[in-house]
Amino acid sequence: MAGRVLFHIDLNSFYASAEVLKNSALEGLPVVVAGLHRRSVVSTASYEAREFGVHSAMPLMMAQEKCPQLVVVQGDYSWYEELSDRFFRFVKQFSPYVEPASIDECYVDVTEVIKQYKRPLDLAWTMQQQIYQKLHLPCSIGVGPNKFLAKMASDMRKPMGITVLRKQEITTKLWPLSITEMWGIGKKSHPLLIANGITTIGDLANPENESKIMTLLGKHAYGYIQNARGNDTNVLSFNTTVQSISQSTTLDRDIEDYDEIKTVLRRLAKSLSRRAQNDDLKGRLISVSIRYYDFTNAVRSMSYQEYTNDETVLFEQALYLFDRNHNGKPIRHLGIGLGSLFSRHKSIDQLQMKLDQPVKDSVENVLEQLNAQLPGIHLTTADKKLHHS
DNA sequence: TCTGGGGTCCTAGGACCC
DNA sequence: TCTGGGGTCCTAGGACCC
Repeated sequence: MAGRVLFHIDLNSFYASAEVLKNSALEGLPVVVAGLHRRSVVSTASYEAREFGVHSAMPLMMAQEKCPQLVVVQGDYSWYEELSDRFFRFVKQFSPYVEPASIDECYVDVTEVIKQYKRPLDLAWTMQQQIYQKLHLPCSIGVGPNKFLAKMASDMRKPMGITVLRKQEITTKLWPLSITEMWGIGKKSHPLLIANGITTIGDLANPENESKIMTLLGKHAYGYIQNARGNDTNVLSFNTTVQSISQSTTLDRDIEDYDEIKTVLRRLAKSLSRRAQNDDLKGRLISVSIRYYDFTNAVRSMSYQEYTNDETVLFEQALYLFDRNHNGKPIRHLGIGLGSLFSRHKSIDQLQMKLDQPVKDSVENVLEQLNAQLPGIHLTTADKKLHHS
């Protein structure tokens, strides 16, 4: 297959940028988005706040210690979602091949569209400028021949950076980086690798270390090693079907009282149910998550007879799971989840497809199977999308 | 200073069926 | 009398990401 050109576009300190956009008085100030109680952590810090050593996941108390004039704003998630939608819609004007990777980042296959530009970077430059001018959001763009390199590239210059990472450049630009910079290797694996002499991404790519790494990381290792060598073969995924939703909360103080616990679970069931109903989702895997005062966790789940998003069902099943599993220790955090989701809209589409176009449907099934068997190649019919009636 | 909330994907064992 | 192999579903747990 001919070389591809992928962009990874990452909105810089997105929640903080979104708050500044909503309230220009915040411009230039050290701002964080966080919850407002004593156990909150920083969700996003503006670059001004980062100057003080404040960063995401830092306990709010600590952030305020580091930066006494810190401006703390509570998250406005429906506003962020609206901006995020605008962002993805805007990017799709340039190329239809967009994989949203989270609320504030996406991969874009620009292999075709980039041919229209004299210099390859002109497209990245144009997109970045327009996202800033029209949406008022700063972003960094990474350019690479695959998802991993594009992603690593976008991290290299922030904010408002554009970075190209070609495969022949990995020895100088990627391999010197610490293993802690490597996407996909998290804080559990860092100490393990470092203790065994794997400290840079280059060490990860080195064939001499291959068997050692496989022993340390198990089955996942092969993918990381290939990524470190610049050989990521993952294709963009355009399936955005949501897999699960959940609602959880950390209590202001640890609780033991059963009535209090029930009150919290009822509240969680209520908001989870409302969200599911708004998004037209039902699920049959109901789970409860419990975090105790000592940070030990338990997540317990069970499949329900039918697809549901009913508040009472969610509450009663969660309480049942809680009763069966609670070990009596004080509780710090409670959550309810809903998985094995089913969306009526989506199912109507699929049913319509079967009724209208039995031949086309079977072709799609075959394509789906082939796509599953042939990583690196994506087959598709000309027009998959059908209209609602 | 004391550790959020929302997700994804993977593994693995056991039950059950053929 | 002892025991196969494949497939699916369920549940628990864990790593990781933003």
